Amino acid sequence: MAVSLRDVAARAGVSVRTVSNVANDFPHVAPDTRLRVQTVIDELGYRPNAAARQLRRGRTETIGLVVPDIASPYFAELASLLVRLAEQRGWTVHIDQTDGEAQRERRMTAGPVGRSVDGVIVSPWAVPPDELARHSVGPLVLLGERAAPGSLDHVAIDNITASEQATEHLVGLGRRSIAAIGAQPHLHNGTARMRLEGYRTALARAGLPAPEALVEPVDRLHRPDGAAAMTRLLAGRHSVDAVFCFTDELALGALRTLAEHGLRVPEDVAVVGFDDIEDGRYATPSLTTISPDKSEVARLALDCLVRRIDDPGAPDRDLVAGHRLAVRESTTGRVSRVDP
Amino acid sequence: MAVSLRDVAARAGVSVRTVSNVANDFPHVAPDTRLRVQTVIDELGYRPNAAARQLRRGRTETIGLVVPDIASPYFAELASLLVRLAEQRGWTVHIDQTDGEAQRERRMTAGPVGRSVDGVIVSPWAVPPDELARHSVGPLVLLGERAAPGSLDHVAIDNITASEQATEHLVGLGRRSIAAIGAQPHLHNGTARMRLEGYRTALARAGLPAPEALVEPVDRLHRPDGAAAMTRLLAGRHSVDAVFCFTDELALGALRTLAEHGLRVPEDVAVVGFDDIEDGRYATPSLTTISPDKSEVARLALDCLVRRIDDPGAPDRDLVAGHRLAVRESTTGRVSRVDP
DNA sequence: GGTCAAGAATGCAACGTTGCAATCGTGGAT
DNA sequence: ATCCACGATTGCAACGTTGCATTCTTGACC
Repeated sequence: MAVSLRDVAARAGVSVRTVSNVANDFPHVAPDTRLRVQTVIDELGYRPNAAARQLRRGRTETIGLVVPDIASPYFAELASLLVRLAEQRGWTVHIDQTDGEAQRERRMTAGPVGRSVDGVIVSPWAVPPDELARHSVGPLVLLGERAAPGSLDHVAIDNITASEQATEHLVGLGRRSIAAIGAQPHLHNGTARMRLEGYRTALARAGLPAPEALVEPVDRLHRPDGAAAMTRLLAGRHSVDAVFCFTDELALGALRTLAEHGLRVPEDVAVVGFDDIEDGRYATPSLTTISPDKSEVARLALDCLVRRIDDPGAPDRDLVAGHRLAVRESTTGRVSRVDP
Repeated sequence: MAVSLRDVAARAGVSVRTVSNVANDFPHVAPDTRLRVQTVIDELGYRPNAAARQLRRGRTETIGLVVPDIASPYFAELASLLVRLAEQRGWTVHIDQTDGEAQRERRMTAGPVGRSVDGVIVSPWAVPPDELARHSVGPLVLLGERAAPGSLDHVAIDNITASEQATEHLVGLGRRSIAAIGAQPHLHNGTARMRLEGYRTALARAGLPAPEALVEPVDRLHRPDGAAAMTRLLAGRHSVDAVFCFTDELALGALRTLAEHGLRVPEDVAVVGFDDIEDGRYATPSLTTISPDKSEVARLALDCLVRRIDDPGAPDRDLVAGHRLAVRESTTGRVSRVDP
């Protein structure tokens, strides 16, 4: 079966403890002993048993990432960055998806899952953050959604300002009838609410009308939802010359619908997205979007979680990652090389 | 700290073993005892310690999925399906990415990683499958790449036939100068080799020339590589009226380059991809592609791995998942509703 | 009434590791 | 020569759980 410390110890003629000392780079081991033991370790292919180590140390060196859907490019990109970053620091990431189901979201965040992770980074969807905060027992970092102050750590970009900028960009292009796709009035989605708020603020500031009919709600935030919402907008009474979509996926769906209707982007309708996923950069036309600094989000979330694991009593933090408006063809039209 | 069986036992006035019996639905427990213990379990919020259970049982109920890059849509979609499927059967999936680095690929597949997983599904990239087979100690299922017979389980679609179909589709449209993007002569990439073989076979069968200059090698399989390869093709001496890309990402990159050059798809150049990622369905023009049955791939891989975990000595299996050619606008041009 | 079977509950030991403390040996300081 | 300090090595116990075997209880059956 599997090789244990005992097997190595027997073969090397030392105690189990000494093998452990070698395996863990404990300083007080004589050079020749270390060499001999290490040789046997390599020979037998010893690998520490994670379960035993974890049981003894009370640490798993693993964190969980709980997202609605891994296949969604934004989360996939974020997960990729996080995994890379965590690995550099000796941590492992356990990715879980909830498919947007409240039950699973609760289960995966209610304390370190079966204590097989030391902490969890979660992007909530179905369960209001405050509820997660109430039931959480272990270190938990919220992405996007914020909970009541004093409860959980939180990392996000400034959604309101970003959305204002996106909308102002459209206003600046001379668009007068600017729709929004991605509201979620039926869900407690704070992110959608903030993006809507930024959109409304910018319109108000520009003195533009903001009829309810120009705000399209969606159930989920994926391409089909964006396509359907755009179809509804085009069928509506208001003519639309610009759309601000709350995610790039929604925007890509909208682009598709516009193309199917023979409308030109940006000449007839300008489109702005949110997230800066790679698909948007390679779409035709390429997608103008709010580009959150995903590396920073991942870095801050990891920092935050690790710090909290080390010091569970620390005051909660509310961190803001940067973002910028990436202007591309879907608003300015100039066909150019892919923006890196 | 965390609640253990002992805590529950003390509070419920029973032995530790009995609490364990309740927690594990052991049949011979009196109804009233069960109720009482269960109440305390809920009260205290007891959750079994995964490490201890795993140490004792020798099973983690977790499988690993090792891929080059989670952010790559094909792998993200596959991972999503696999996680969902595994959860239905009570398994957890641990996703790891290698970033295409041989060292990490080896480490993550050399036996159950730190024995923290019971088996691994791997999509090899940098390390030849035969090498993985030689060094593996635990259950391992290969995706895509095949190892020498008699060594490892393997799940893939029929890459050669699929590539023939893709190429034949282009031939059937009357295209005469059909390029290929995605060869990887410098890597031991069996999948690329098979796709190239299918492409060549189809061309030969159609009596079309297949000059070397029409086969573009790439380092990786992502959008930028496809865009760069397409740029090289357009700069070459041969005129091209069709391109078969070995992944959808490459194809999306190629589409982008074609658009930048003002070339119409499919009128000037028809494009076929491979993988059927969601981006391709929503691209404009939507992407004709080989659509592997990803659900089946995930299901077969999981079946295969679980069976091997239960019976490590079973003969190795070589399973083939289905695929179909999804014809869309990038070859036929008709703008239509998104194909679900 | 006595025997037996099966249900219900329990104790002990072990999974492989590491924290702690103890032990042994050696060389330098006194 | 004696003592001390520190390096090197070790044994013991415990982390929380479950397999196995055992004990105790109850009810059925002859």
